[in-house]
Amino acid sequence: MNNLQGLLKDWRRTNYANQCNPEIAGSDVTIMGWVHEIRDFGGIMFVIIRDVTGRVQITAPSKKVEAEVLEQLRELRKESVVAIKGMAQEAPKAPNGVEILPKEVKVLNMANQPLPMDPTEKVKAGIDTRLDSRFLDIRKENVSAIFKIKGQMFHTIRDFFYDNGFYEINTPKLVASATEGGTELFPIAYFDKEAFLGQSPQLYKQMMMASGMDKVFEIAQIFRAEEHDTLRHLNEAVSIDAEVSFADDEDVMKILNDMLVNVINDINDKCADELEILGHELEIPDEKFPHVTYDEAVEIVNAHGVEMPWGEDLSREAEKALGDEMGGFYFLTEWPSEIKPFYVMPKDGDEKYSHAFDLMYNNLELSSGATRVHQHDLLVKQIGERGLNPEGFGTYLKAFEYGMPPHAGWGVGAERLTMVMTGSENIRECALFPRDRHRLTP
RNA sequence: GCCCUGGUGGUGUAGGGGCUAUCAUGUGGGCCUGUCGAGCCCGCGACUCGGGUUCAAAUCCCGGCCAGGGCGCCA
Repeated sequence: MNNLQGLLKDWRRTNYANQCNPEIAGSDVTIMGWVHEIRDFGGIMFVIIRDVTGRVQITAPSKKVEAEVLEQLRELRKESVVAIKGMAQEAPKAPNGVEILPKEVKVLNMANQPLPMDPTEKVKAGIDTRLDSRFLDIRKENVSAIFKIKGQMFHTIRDFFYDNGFYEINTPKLVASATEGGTELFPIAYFDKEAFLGQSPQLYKQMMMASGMDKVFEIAQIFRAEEHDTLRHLNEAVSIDAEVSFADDEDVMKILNDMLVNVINDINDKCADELEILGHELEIPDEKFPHVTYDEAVEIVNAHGVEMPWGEDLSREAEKALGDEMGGFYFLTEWPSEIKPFYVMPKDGDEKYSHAFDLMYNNLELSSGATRVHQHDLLVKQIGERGLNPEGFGTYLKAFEYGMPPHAGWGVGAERLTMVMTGSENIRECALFPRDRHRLTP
């Protein structure tokens, strides 16, 4: 019965590939992983087994290995899953100075041929082919390295939030209406009602400020139905959101700044191997990122010969000019109120400007945040000024009627941050199964 | 959504009105006892789809679909 072949039974892995070194010479080991390469010389055969930690060489000289084992090795196909029991022996000629002399081979699952792409990258596949066979693509160490780093990033961020007294929350992604205006939402059927996929936890995390849970954060998916087609946009992304009561924009910029310094230090410490695989050096930034006001940014952009009228968002060209001048991480502050959303607090006495900020890395926008409006009537006024109907914001506005503290917060695009941490130029590299304008599978 | 470029074996490519359609990798088989992008020999495998022009289209034209790059959009 074919279906019952390849059972693990009492076999268990004793050593990962990176636990195979000359120190284990002489001991029996059980290796489990994928067949990376097979080099058959007739009289001697090399099979390279790969697992999540790296590779280990199985060496099978015909005179030292049983005929049955040799036969099993000959029948292997690349990328098949195997378990091999054997003895480790020191071998200066072998990678890592150790090789496994096989005694028993168990084929756990044979891979079909030909493969839809080549995980050894002798012939590099295009991104589209790679994403179509993403599970195979991720078998490459330079791809899994990105997700190991992304995982460490989330780990550090969660540690940072918990260490600083934040509560982790989950807000709904099924929402009733397109109340925020602006960005396009994905409509879905919700029984007999129309609903949408959430574009941002913004309104919910603000409502949490009225709950008394002073500091909250959420790491969750957001959905945006824009038909953009660039190297830095996804239609489904992960947003790292924070909101803090009794705080203003300066306070939350400091939190974001400190958090990112922690992230960079941790990745440098704990993901040194992955960074090396990627050939990426993560520069440790200054403790305090530079701040540039919007007015200064306009001057810089204009000085670079890129026309930019005051009161407009930065064009791509303007972002590039500013990125060239600033470099690295920097905050862009004091944005004009009119191009920021209704929940952004205007400056006291100079309402043309706001307490909104963006965090940039070179020319890439990583985050935006602000001191929020916590006064009900001002919020209603600003909603109206932007051509929106306050009646559509009933459940949100209600939270501002019975004791809403002053608060501030921000959201960071996790895949964009991963681009910075890994040196990736295409945001699709930083999502396991990216969703873009044209891709809904796998 | 707009502009530009492209779509050729499983993968990555060369070619560009009539070719037996190039090369690499792969894959199937054979030889080979120290490979680590192993080597050598033999075989296999492809012109994005629809329409048009033409004696003849993978090649030229139109449209669709898809991709790459750039931009717009991105509260």
